[in-house]
Amino acid sequence: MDNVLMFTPGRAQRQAAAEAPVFGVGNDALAELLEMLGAAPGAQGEAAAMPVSVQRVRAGEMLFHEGAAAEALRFVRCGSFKLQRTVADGYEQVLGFATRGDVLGFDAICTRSHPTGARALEDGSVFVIRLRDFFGTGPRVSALDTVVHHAASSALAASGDLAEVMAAVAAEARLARFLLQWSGRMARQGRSPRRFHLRMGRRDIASYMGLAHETVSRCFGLLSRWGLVRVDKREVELLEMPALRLLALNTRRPMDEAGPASTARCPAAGRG
Amino acid sequence: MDNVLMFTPGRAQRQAAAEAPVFGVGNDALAELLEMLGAAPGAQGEAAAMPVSVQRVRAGEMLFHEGAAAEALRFVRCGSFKLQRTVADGYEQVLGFATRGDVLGFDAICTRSHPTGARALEDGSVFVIRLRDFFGTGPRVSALDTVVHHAASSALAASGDLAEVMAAVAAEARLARFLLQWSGRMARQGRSPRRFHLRMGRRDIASYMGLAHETVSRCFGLLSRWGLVRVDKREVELLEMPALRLLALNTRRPMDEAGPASTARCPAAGRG
DNA sequence: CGGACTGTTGACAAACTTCAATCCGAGTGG
DNA sequence: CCACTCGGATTGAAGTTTGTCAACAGTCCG
Repeated sequence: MDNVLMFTPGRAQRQAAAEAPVFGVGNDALAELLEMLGAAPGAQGEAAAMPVSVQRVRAGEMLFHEGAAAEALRFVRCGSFKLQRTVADGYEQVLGFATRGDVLGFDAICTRSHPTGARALEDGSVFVIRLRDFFGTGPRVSALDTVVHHAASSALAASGDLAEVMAAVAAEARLARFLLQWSGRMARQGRSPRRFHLRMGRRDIASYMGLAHETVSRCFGLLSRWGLVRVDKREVELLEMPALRLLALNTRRPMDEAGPASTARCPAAGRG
Repeated sequence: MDNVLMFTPGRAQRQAAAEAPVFGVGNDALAELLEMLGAAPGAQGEAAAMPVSVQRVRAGEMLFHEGAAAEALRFVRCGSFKLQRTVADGYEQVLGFATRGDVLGFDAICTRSHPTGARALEDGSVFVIRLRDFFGTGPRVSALDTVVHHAASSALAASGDLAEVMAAVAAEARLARFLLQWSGRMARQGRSPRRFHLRMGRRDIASYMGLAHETVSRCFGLLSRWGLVRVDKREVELLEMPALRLLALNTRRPMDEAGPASTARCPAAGRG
């Protein structure tokens, strides 16, 4: 816990710290958190008394381990994380990825211990709210309640993305869906939806998609050969979004055509 | 909306209705909901003013459609539901199943429209809390807040189960995991974890597991032939829980042994 | 410079999907 | 009351995708 930075009064936004009433922690962090999560501006004016700290993590570090006692709710401030669950014999299943604004550890509330662990994919930092503060007897910060509900809802909705990826039969379709998902995430953060840097390795992608990492590699090559994407290691550029979307449609085929998805031809070529 | 039953004051628990202040709906339903979700008894004593109604559904009916505007939070009172998402070309992906105590539609909070739909697998009923009541300006029922957080957390944790099932390579392992999950769910409801009735068809199971429904059928036959389970249509009895657990471990093999999982022999036989 | 890790590509066998036929039960209508 | 149909479930056969094993290139780090 030596890498926990406490926001002390008079650190970044001096005027906000003046409102902090009793806790040893200023409310700069709370204000920043609320702003990040898109709370109505000014909503935290009401006796905003909730201790929020910021924790830094280095690439590769576990933010919290699977099975650890749940003691806090976290929100990604910067960096990215992978959510993983060990399937009881050592295999690490990647359940999803978290970037700025995502809540971490919410699923631990019901069990009081973390069903899934979180590992930093790069250097980053998170906001931390202790559960006993959040659920304590003190006055509730209703703006915070709202954004936490919102964030939890997003997390639940995002879990559907995993199913969406795994539901596809064809490996190329899975990859296309994954890329489109990541693209959408980038867009939501105001970054380019066409060019981005994947923060995770092929193994993580493979685990997330339910495939062997060699298959992921092959599919990247395939999509690249079809001219749909340009790939260099973790650097990705989406060249043909419509075709990618078409490819992503390939489900457990109740479709008319969709052909045998040959090795040489792009299935999405003959349609648009 | 003609199948919405309102709890009118003086229906079941007359004394609770006396506390209902202004709303046209009594608080019998709220009390029942809080009890179902395991709120600390007596916690609703504090000005419990939250309109809760009960909605009945018939087997096969959609409780809410995918894409519909989010207007309420629901909690399964009795019956069971499947959560599904249409993958954009008509294929219905099953994301999970909900039974008594589970929250429905929580993922719609962030989008204001339902990313996933819910269909009743049998006749049942749900508690309904309108979003404008829950998030409104009225005084918050903190006991309700607590259990809603808890339920949402459970839903998020449950979404990991889907990944757990799909993560397995071998189809038998997937089925074993699914059965163990359902068994655990039954146990949590105080029902027998060894004998139960599956409320969903093979197609739904197959969709949930990411397999063809024929494969599911074959796997049931396989597990049955191995003596691990006894199956008759949707009636299931788990005969060898330890062996099932062993079989469920079969992951994307970083294991030592685990053999080629032959068609004739039970992989879990030579170990216990 | 050696070592470890990531990413790519090839070959083969196994498992799964797909198509197809069949059986069974429930619900319907003559 | 029985024949009929419809859908769910089971089982078989064939083809294809993908997992696994293996080798190799590139990069980072000690």
